[in-house]
Amino acid sequence: MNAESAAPARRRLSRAEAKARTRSLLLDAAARVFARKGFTGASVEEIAEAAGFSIGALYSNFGSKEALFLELLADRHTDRIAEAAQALDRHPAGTGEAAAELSRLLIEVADKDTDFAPLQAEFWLYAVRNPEVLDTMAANLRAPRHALEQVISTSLNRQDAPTGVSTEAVATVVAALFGGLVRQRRIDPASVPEELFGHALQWLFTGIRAGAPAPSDTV
Amino acid sequence: MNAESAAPARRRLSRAEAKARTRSLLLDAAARVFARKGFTGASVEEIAEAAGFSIGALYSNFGSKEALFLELLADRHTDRIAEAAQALDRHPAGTGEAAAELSRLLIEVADKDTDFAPLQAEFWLYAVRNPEVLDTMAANLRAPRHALEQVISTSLNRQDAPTGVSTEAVATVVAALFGGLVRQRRIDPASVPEELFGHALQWLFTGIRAGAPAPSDTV
DNA sequence: GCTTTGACATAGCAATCCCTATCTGAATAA
DNA sequence: TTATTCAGATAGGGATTGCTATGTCAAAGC
Repeated sequence: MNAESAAPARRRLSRAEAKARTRSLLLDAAARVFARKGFTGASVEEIAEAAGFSIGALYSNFGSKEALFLELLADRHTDRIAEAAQALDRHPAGTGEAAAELSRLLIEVADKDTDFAPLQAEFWLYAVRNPEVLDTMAANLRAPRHALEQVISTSLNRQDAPTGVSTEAVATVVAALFGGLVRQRRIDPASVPEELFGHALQWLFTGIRAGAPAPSDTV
Repeated sequence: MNAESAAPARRRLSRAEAKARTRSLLLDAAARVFARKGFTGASVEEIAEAAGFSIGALYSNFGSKEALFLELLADRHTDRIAEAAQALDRHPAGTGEAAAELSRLLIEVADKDTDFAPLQAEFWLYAVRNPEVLDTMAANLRAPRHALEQVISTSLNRQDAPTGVSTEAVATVVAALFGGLVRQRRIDPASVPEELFGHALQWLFTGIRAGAPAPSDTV
């Protein structure tokens, strides 16, 4: 029967390779279970079982439930979101096309990758409740955030940029809008149609290009 | 000593009044504890103790821990957000002033009412994980959402509204942006300065007024 | 006045939690 | 081959959980 490997001729793994593999499998399982049950709601037994290992195996790879969660936080914030950012500068950042691409990305994140938003919410809640990890979280977010800022910067320069608009401010607004719309679509998909994010971005950038009026003018 | 009441001559409460009072105290305590520990992380003992009652008192007022949480969800979504919406139409909804007012509101929600954002995140996670309450949640959000739409509608009409912009779409964008910025400010306050939300709103509305270009034009 | 009702306190049960001490068997080194 | 190491399995301890059965005492009805 040879039931052990569907992949063609998986070779015998070395000791270190095997350990790395189980670590990775445990992290993936933890991401799913944490997303579905939350940090305190998830049990280490469920995570270990979902990965196909025992509880002891989990504790032989991670010092505690919290350490497992924190490593997950660091990993996902570095590569997972960075991948979204790189999918962003694949496209030439002209407003028209980039907007459509970003709309597509939002729908895919919201509808296909159903674990993403709950997991991120769980991370945010953990950081708010444990301020000592706030710095770590901010540091992990810096790289993808920088990528987003660069995309926005080139997009602002391509259009005739009005001076005095901070790239970081626009990046913050775009990121906040993205996350907010993803969450809203999970509650009521009809209220966040496919093109909405793209439209909002076009409103935003044409408004910026037009030069926003000074904030306080009349009472 | 008369140590029992600081308020001037608090009269003896009737049976129903006393029960209503403990219910209210339990709900307030539950809001604080759920915000700090999460749904599964909070224990009924801690909630009861924070309210100054016993576990039995809690179960004599609420059928279960979940029922207590769901009542909290319904209550907060009806009156708490509605109060924010009414603070919104206190002001004449001219872009300039309304923007500043909304900026102030955001900062106050993010910095002063520190329990609000975590509690809302907890509600969102619960709804995503328990789809049977999605309808209830959506129903509770309908009223404040309608108020927001009306403010936006009058604001759009006051400026010469370009036809074809959906009021609901703008309301969704504004709400998502608000929530996203509140969350971001909790992680890194410096990245969300006081005026940011107001500026974003002005960008958005001037962009809408200018008439956003049709989404897909060039490849 | 007495009786009834019910809001709340107390104590405890059964289940589950995170984590650890101990053991097994296979991969490495000699 | 024999000895050593270490990833992972097994079993269980100690603590905590949500919830309930029972008791108590003041308010409401007669």
